[in-house]
Amino acid sequence: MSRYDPATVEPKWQEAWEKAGTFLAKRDPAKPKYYVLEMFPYPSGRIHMGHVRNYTMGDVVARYKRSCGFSVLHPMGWDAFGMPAENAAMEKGANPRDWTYQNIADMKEQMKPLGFSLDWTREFATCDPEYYGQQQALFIDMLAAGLITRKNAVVNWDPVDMTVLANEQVIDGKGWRSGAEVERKELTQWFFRISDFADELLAALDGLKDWPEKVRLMQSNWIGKSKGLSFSFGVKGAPAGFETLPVYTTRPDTMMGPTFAAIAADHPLAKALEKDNPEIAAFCAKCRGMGTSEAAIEQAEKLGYDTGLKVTHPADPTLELPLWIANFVLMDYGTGAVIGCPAHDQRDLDFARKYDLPVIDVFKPLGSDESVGKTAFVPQKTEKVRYVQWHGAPGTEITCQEAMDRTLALYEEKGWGEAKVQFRLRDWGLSRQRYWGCPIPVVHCDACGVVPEKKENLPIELPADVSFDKPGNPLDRHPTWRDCACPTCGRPARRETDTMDTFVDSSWYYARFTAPRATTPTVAEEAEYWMNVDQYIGGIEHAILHLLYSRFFARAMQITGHLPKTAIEPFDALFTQGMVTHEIYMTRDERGRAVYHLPEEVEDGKVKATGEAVTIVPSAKMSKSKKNVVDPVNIVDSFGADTARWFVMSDSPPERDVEWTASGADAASKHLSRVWRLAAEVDARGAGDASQDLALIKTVHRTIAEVTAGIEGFAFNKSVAALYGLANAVQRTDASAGAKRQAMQVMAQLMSPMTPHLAEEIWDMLGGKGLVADAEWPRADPAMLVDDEIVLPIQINGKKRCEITVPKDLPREEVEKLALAEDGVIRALDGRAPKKVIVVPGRIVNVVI
RNA sequence: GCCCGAGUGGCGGAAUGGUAGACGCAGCGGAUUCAAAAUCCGCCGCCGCAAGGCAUGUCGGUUCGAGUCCGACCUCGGGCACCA
Repeated sequence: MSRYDPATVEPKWQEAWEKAGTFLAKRDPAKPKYYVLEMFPYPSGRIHMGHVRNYTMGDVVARYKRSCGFSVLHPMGWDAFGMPAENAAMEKGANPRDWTYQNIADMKEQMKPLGFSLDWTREFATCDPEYYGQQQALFIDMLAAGLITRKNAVVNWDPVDMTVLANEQVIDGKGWRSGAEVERKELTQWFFRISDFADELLAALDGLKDWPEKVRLMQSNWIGKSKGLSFSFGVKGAPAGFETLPVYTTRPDTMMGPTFAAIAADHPLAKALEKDNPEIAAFCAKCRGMGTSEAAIEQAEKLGYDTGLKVTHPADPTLELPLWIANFVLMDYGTGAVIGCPAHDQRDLDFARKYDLPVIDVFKPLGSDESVGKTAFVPQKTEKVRYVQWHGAPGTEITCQEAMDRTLALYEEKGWGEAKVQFRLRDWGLSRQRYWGCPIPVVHCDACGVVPEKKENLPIELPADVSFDKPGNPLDRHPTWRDCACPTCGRPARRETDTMDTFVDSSWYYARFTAPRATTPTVAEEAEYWMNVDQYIGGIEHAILHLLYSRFFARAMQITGHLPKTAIEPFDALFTQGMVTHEIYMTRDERGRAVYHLPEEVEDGKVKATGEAVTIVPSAKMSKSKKNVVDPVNIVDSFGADTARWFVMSDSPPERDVEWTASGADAASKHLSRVWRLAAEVDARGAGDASQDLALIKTVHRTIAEVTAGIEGFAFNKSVAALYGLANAVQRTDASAGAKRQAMQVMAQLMSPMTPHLAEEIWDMLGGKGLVADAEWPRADPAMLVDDEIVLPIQINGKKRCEITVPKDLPREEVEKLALAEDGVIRALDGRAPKKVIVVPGRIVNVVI
């Protein structure tokens, strides 16, 4: 072979690993373990560059840790339940099960050639009955442990299709298929009682030292612990049972500034009022025709309806406020009722201005008497302000926090209300009115009520014979599937037809990988050995829901005896990687509509087939609709897996988005060929001058240090840069063949996590023993990392003007003397004495003039 | 709307508060070649003949020194509980 040929080399080494069982995870008490996990994919049918990037990162870590002597678990599976399978069934008549398993087979075939060090023997899909049956067992245990409850919740209801819609299926308040105005509908649903764990999930975030700060912050804000005032308005002329209106506010200091009260359209009082008031009923209906997503509700135009009722202030019953129904009040948070203090809340202010409600300043900035105009005055709670309208003496200058504390104390003392800790986090509704999910293992019996299924009857399998010709849940209209015997009394009963949210599936798969074939959800000794996940890698889009649910589940599994106490935080370290993006190529058709073109259809800014010039839209997340996708299969076919892997590890820091460019892929491929050539010609090139060996060896050690630091610190792009540097050094050196051979062997090892096939090939070529995958990771000799002389930059007033080369330990005074003797410094001083000379040893000299 | 990020040459990016632009791409010049491909060597932020000046989204601040720290803003991206 005279040049590097990935098409023959890559399959050869994949077979060698397979044959040797190199990547099978083995429980080995003699070794420390390392569990690296990438978020498992949804089986859409095609892998994309985002997957390649995600799994290559995990693979780099897995292979590196293996070389460092760890017993590594690096598994892969499929997040296989979900709506796309049902959509495919509706659109193409496919069976969700067949569609999903075919996609899994296709994606696996696309992934295999990438050479990931995965233990495929542990593979499973969440739609395997063996998996979801164990999930049902977990559900039954959690129900028994009081971790699950049943209550009402609102869903998006499509009145034409007679079906529940996901938020993404509601577009501008209309159903995506029917186009009908969506309604909010109340259903009885199952809930995980995650809000019972709110404080615990919040407090434990502090212990997650190896999670990104931003993720911990996002979760903390999501849980949303607040301390505020809980009180009740009196309601004059209210329907029976609504004489008082409970309210929660996080701003007790503004209790003397409200000018209205407002309740949600779903509030029980609103429902009571609409019964005999058609106008209120019409207004509430309008509010409910908006979908359930918080974003939609908060961005909608603020609308209100004055009920005509008055509420009375707890501290002064003579103080009356109008009671409104408003579309921006959320029933899910607090009590579904708010006080409106327009001066100090922008949303309340917008509402007050729109409906001509008064605005009362509660406090003003220090040294200003200006009243609130268009912008609400909302200072930091730690900022001092002057209170003009509150319970204390007018003109008091204190921080908002202090005023809140004092007001709270006053209300508690007088019995007007009480301090209350409130969380934003709600219970996790898990019921879905869909087919393609894990059936909830409960039975409805006329005699016994709602009872859990017996464990020996698990798994409760989904029926295969279902039709999607009608909207709605096929389980509901299946002729026989619902029929069953009551597990308690044995009489005929009906199965629950709701299935579980797919977030349940992904909330414990990490634990299942430790014993994927077990007939219980987990096996103690396996979980003890492998848990926790040492390094979890995935997209930032999962920062809140998936990760929070997984944290809850690990706790629930510990309580129900399925995980050890040590595993209640399942992910020791988390890394969130960026997306892979690409330019978008667009032309317009005769009617001016955008037409998108795949990258391979475009050359030199023109559509290959027609020669038409394309408009280049800046990089965006790869998406099918914009056609800015690069298929990893094509890249592997034309360049090999190592090129794709090398590319996605190069240039961009892993947490940031990376833009795929054709020239970048070319460059990656060229570099790998160059490395191969350097290895092949190691004895033939250069002058063979042994006096140059030390310089090369020093470079080798510096590279070991940099590559290692890069991998450890999730800065693979810096590892790649260091490896380019080593290749340049080997290429240019005139050192002896022996030194170069040694350098190239180290190169093979350092490259092996990223480009494992090429690494095996050159390791073999240079006479390395066994597989490079089994070789011990090289160590940098600290003595080789220091230089005797250093270059010190000299600044004049903070700007670099010249530099001096000095021995590394030269004393400060000597450095200063040398610096002041430099031509550039003398010129700048122009005979004057410097005001100050700052010498930072080993770093810099700054002469201040 | 709310929460969280990110903005540095033509491009991707590097830089414990201490030489801004490592490394790579593109470009330019050269070597090799009958020619090309491939490969190798060199140059490469902007303005300026130069001295020098200007440059890390914008504006302000702290510091001997700011891409880095602080404040305000702009733009783009992620999440908002039934997409996964």
